[in-house]
Amino acid sequence: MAATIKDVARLAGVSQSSVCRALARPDQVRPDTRERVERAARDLGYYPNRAARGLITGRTANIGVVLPDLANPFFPSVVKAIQTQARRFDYAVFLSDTDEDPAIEVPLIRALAKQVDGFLLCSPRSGEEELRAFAGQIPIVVLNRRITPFPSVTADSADGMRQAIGHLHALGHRRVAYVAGPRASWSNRDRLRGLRSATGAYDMELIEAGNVAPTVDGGAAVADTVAASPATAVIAYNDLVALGLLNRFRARGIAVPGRISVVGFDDILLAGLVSPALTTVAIAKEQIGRTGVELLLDLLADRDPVNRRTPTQLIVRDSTGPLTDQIR
Amino acid sequence: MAATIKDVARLAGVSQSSVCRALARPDQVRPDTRERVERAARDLGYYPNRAARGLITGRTANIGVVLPDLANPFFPSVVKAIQTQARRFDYAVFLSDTDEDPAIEVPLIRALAKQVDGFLLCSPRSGEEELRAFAGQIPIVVLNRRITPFPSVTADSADGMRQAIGHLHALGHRRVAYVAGPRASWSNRDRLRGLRSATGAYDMELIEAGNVAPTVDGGAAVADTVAASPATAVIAYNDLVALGLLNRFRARGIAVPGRISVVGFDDILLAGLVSPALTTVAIAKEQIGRTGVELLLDLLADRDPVNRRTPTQLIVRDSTGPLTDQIR
DNA sequence: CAATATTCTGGAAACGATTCCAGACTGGCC
DNA sequence: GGCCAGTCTGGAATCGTTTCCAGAATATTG
Repeated sequence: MAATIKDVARLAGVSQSSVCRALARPDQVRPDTRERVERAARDLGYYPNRAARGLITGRTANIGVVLPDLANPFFPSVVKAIQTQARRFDYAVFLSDTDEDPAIEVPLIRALAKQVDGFLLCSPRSGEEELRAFAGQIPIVVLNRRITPFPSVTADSADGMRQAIGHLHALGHRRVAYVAGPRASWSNRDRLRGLRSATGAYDMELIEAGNVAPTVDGGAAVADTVAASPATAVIAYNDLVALGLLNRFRARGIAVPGRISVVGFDDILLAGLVSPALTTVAIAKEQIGRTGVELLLDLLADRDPVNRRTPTQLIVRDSTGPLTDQIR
Repeated sequence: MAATIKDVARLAGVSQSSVCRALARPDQVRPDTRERVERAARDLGYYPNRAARGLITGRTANIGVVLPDLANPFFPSVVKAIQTQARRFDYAVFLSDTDEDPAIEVPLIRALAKQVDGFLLCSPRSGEEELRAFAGQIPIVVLNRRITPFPSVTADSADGMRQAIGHLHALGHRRVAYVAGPRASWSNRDRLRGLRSATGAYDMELIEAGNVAPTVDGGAAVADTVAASPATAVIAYNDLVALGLLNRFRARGIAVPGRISVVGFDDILLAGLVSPALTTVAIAKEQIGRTGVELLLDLLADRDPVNRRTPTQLIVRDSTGPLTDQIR
C-alpha cells in the first residue's frame, strides 16, 4: 500500500542503496540523482518505515514511558515535557499506564523493550530487585525514585519539606501531621524522610497518619483521623490527597486555615484553583521530564549520566495561616 | 544482546520455524518440541521483537494516539481509557501531543504511520481536507470530531446543552452567555450549535463571547467581558475556561451563583473540587476512549464501524442557582 | 508389512530499510 | 589520450520475524 524504498528506487531509476543515501546523507550522491530521488520520494509520499530501519540500525528512535496512573495530574505534566524534549531529538514516545499495578510493570517493559531504545520509568512501583534485573540489558532512566544503578531524576523533597515546615513554624504551628501515600512509593518514603528531618530541626512534633491511595478519595478518607489528632497543620503526600482533605474539612465545617492548615505537594494545576487555594510544595515537573530525556539520551550515547535532583519550591497560598480557632 | 529466535532455536535444537510455531500455534507442533522450545525461550528470557514481526505480518499491534494538549485534564482521562482497552487486546500505545499546533499533526501521522496499525485522533485541529487525504491510506478513528469518511466518536453536546439550558431556565435565567473555545475546534462549533438550538427552544437570549484558548487563562481573560454583559448565566466551552471565569469572578467579588451562574463542560476532576463546585455537563470520557479503540479494531478487522455518539449528563453542583443579587 | 494419509519439521523467501564492498564512472593531470 | 585518484553507484548481506513449501517422520489402514 504505502510506498517503500523500492518504489522510490524504481521511479527514480536508481538502486535502493542510492535512495537510502540520497535521503540520509545527501552529500554523498550526485546532485542530479539526489534531486530525482527527492522528487520521486515526494511524488510517492514516501516516508521511511522506522521499524524496518530500527531492525538494522538497532536504533528505533522511540522512548518508552511507563507510569502508574495518568489520572494523577502530576504525570501528564511530566509526560508532556518528555514529549516535547523527545520530539526535539526526533524521538517518539510509547506510553504505558500500569494502573498502579506493580505486577504488570516488568512484563510491560519486556514486551516493549525491542520497540524502544530505552525507558523512562516514572515512579515505578516494582521491587528494586526486579528492576535491577534490567541493568545492563535495557537502558533505563528512573524518575521520582532512586534505584542503583540506574540514572535518576528526583525532586529535592527534603528541601521542600524544610521550606514547608519553616513556613508552618513561622506561623506558630508546633504539631504537624503527615498523610502518607502508597507504601510502595519511593517518593512517599523520601518525603517522609525529609519531613522527619525538618520537624527534627525545628523541634516540632510529627504525627503520621496512615498510608492512603494518592487520590482525592484517599485524602478524604483520612481527614477525620487528622482532624481528631492534636495536629494544627497537615502535610499531605501530594496535592490530590490534600484536596481530599480540604474537601472533607469543608464538609465537616472545619476551618482551613483557621482550625488547621493544609500543605500539599506537587503543585498540580488544581492546587491554585480551589478555595482556599492550596499552599503546596511545587515540583519542577517539566524539568523532571526534560532532564529524564536528556539522561536517557546520554545513556544511549554512552555518555555517563549522573543522577539529577530538581529543586522544589514552597508556594504559599491560602490554605496555611496562623491558628485562629484556638480549640486546644 | 537480547535473545533472538535464533538463539532459542539453537538452544532447543530445532529450526527457527519450529520455534515460531511452537510459540504462536502450539497445537501444530509435537508436545515434546513445544516443551523444549518453551523452556529454551524461558531460559533465555526470549521476547519476540514486535517490530520485526510487524514487518512481515503487516500488523504492529500498536495504536497511535494524537491529541492537542495533554495538559488539559480531559485528555489524560481519555488516554487512560484507550490504554486500558488497548491492552486488553494486546495493543500498545504511541502517544503524541501536538501542543495545539495543527501544523505538526499531519507530518506526525505520516512519520508514525508505519509503526502503528491505526490512529486515534483526539480533537484534531487540522483542516478537513488535509486529514481526508489519509482516507483509505491509514486506518483512522476520530474522537471528538466528525470528519467523513472516518468513523468517529463524539459526545452528544446538543443534549448536554439542552440539559444545561433547561436547568438554567428553570432557575429563572433568560440571558445566557457562551464563552467560545478555539475557532479551529470542532467541539466548540458543535457545542455552540447545540447551545443555539437549546436557547432557541427555550426562547432565551444567547450572548456569544469571543474565542479563547481552552485554558484557565483563557477563561480568566474573558471574565470581565462576560460580567459586563447582560447575561445572568454563562456556559463555558469547557471546564478549564469555566474555572478561569470562577477565579476571576471571585477576584472581582462577583458572586457565583448569586450574581451570575457558571456552567462548565467535560466534568474534569477539578470541577467537583473547587468552590463553588462547578455545575458542568459531564462527558463520558472513558467511554469515548474505549469506544474509539473498539471502532479502530473494527476498522482493522474490516468490519465496518459506525459513528458513535456518547451520552452527556448535566451534573448540578453549586455554581448555578437562582439570581439573588438583582442588579438589573 | 506395505501403502497411504497425516502430522511435523526445516529451508528459504519475504518484509523494508541500511551498509559494506567492489566495480563503474568522473575529473584532473601529464 | 592514458592513467590515477577520487567520487558515485549497484548488488548483496543483514536485522528478527513469519510463512510457504516440500520433504521427513509418524500414524493409519487394509
